[in-house]
Amino acid sequence: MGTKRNPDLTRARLLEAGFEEIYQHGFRAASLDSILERAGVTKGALYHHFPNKNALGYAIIDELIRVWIYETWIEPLKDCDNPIDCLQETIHSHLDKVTQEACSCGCPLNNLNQEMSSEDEGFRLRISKVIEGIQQGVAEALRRGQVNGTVRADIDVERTAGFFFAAVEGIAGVSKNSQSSEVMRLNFEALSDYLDTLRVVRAA
Amino acid sequence: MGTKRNPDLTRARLLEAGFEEIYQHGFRAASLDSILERAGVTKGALYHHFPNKNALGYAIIDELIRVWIYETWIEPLKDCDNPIDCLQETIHSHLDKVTQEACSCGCPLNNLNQEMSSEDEGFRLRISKVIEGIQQGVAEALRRGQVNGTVRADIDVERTAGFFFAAVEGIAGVSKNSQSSEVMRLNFEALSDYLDTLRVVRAA
Amino acid sequence: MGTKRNPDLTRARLLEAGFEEIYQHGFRAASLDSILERAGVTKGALYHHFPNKNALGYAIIDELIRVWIYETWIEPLKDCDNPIDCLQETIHSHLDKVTQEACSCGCPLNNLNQEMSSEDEGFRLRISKVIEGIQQGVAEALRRGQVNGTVRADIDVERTAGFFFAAVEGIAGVSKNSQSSEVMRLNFEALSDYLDTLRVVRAA
Amino acid sequence: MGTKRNPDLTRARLLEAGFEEIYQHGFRAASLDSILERAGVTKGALYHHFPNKNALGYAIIDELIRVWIYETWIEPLKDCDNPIDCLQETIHSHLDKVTQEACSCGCPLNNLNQEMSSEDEGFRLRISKVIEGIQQGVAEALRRGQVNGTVRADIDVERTAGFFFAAVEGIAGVSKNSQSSEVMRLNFEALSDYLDTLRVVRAA
DNA sequence: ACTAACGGGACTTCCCGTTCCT
DNA sequence: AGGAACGGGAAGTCCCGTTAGT
Repeated sequence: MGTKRNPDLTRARLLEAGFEEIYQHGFRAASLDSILERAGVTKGALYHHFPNKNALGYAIIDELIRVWIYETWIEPLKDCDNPIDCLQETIHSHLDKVTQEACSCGCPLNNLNQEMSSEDEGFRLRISKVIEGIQQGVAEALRRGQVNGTVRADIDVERTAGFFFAAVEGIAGVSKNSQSSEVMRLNFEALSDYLDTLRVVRAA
Repeated sequence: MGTKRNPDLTRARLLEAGFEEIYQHGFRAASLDSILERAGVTKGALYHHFPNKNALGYAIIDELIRVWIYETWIEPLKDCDNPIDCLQETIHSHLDKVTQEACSCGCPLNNLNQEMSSEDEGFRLRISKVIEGIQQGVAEALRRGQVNGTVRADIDVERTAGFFFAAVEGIAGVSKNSQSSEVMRLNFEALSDYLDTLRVVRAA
Repeated sequence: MGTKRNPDLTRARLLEAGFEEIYQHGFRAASLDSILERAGVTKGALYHHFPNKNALGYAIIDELIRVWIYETWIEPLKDCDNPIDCLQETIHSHLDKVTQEACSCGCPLNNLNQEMSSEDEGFRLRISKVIEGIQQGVAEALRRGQVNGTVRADIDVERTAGFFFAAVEGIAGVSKNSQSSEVMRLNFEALSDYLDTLRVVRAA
Repeated sequence: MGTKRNPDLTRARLLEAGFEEIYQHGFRAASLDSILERAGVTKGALYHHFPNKNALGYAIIDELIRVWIYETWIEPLKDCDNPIDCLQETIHSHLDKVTQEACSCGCPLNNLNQEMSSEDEGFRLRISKVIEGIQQGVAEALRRGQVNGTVRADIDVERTAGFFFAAVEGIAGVSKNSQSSEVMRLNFEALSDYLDTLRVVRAA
């Protein structure tokens, strides 16, 4: 019996199973019954923890996707002197870890954004918060780079951070279409080139 | 009679109504009944022109979205000497024309790509063709720019064209989330800045 | 152009194509569009020759199935002295000709009878006429056999003919289920044994 | 409360209502909505107990038709000395109980067999099992009759049992067409005559 | 005689959410 | 806290039949 009546575990399994199903098929095409089967629980359990399907999606954004994205893109920037080096390293590290599924299914955040932002305000605002967080994290790092002289002083760090994230999401989109990690790599190389243009050019 | 028994018009209305509904709600959430109501035709007419919902979506990509995207991004590049000037003009012209709906609903191609590419091969391949067409058009213009000395010779035009398009789609995505044309403008300015880095630098 | 505008041929092709489709899938599951495709004509042609789907079915019974059944079971009885020998020969000849399809799909008349008799009076009456015709043909032959001393005088020929036909249809049904011509053969052997019991027993 | 939340009853009502609807109109023409109305349950309840329409049909064969047929034709044979007397009694008892509906709608098993055997393997196999069960039951009784001297020793009991059942189904078919219990009676008399030929003939 | 556009309905599937019960 | 029965609706498919036109 041991594992019975473990609400925290049940909730975690629902989030995980929900994430997988939604990541693979989109939110609306995700079937609650499939999620329940993956999680190994029944409908009563789900509706005990979440009032409806949307709330499950909200929690997945707040508790899984948000965390994963921050760990991937923001954490590495926390204590670095040269943010451009750091972002380029993050890109390459991301490329190394990327799986076939990650390529074919795109970015979980981007998927939900495209599908739900214009239909449900709850999704839109939660996704918005995640995006803002990333942009602020990148902007802050760039600002520190301006102070320590590794980033050009004449750029608008907010605008640049926003564009950087937009490009990342755009790359995820075209890679999803091509289903090829090679396409993803080429695009990230180009993004890396773009980052180089933000460096301070030393006199010869 | 006038409007009676006009198969081309019927088909065109189905495509147009289908585009609107799909653009606003996504492909799967788009209701055939709503499309029929918008188009003012009946289910029999739809079934006569298209075997199923997917086929309608395919035709919308091939006959509406593809054409619109080409007219927007490729046609202006056809006869221009300086592709970078030209792309920047296209961006600003696009910004001028953009409506609130266009901002909130994102890019029709990007929406379908995110929603359907990993679920249906028919969608994926059609979208892929459109993407390739755009990339080739931009790449060709950049190559001409390299020949006439307006574009840096050291860039990989294919990779750059691909990244350019990825960034455009990424911008459409974040703008959709923010529902603000101001965000879109800022991002396109940043993209414009990126394009500037591709110019040949003249000696002072 | 040669074959254009040949109403008789068009009608014949519709009957033939309709028969095939209905034989394989049943009347209600038979799709008019499939029939039209098989026949190589369009819906307008069909509705020019027949007022509706039922009428096509009626014509198939009257003009195809009836004829085929008479040729198979009644014609051979026309000029024979010993009806029992003759029926047994017919059975064996039928067994020799039977195809895999004929085994799996059953008897066309029996199929339509089971499916449509209780739902549509038009079908019921037409099928009834065919059945009566067969029973009368067999009964008449048996009567002749009674006259010429090859058939027992104490049997009710009408009842016997009816039972004979019922058994034939029953055999078609169980063979359809087993999809095996071996099952059909065994049952027809048993029917043949039954026929033997109708013979006049000669004194030793 | 009484009738609330009684899954077994709900399931039983679905089976019963499904049987009636399918018996009267055939499987494909049977409307789920009509079945639900007859049963007094909702679509959700049906979908909970059966994954689809076919599964409902399968359960009706396994749990209703099979049982009914066994009770009618096999149970009476269980403990009888003279199987031929017994089968003839069963026939007459069946004739006494037969209703107008039973005459017009034919045999439920035969109906499903004709309609579905060649289209769906699930139906074919389930029907096949029922048929085999009956044939084995009859064959076993005949064998016992051979042992105790009430049945001719020279007949093939398997073949005879198979033919007997085929004839019963054939009779159901022609009776369905005639919609007359008189036709059914005549045919069963003829079948009864056939059974008489299987008896051991006593010396005068 | 025949084509093709079109009308409009009915069906199964499937789904999200609720409620009774343990 | 969770399991299972159940409510009720909406969607896409597909189909038969009609009609304008040639």
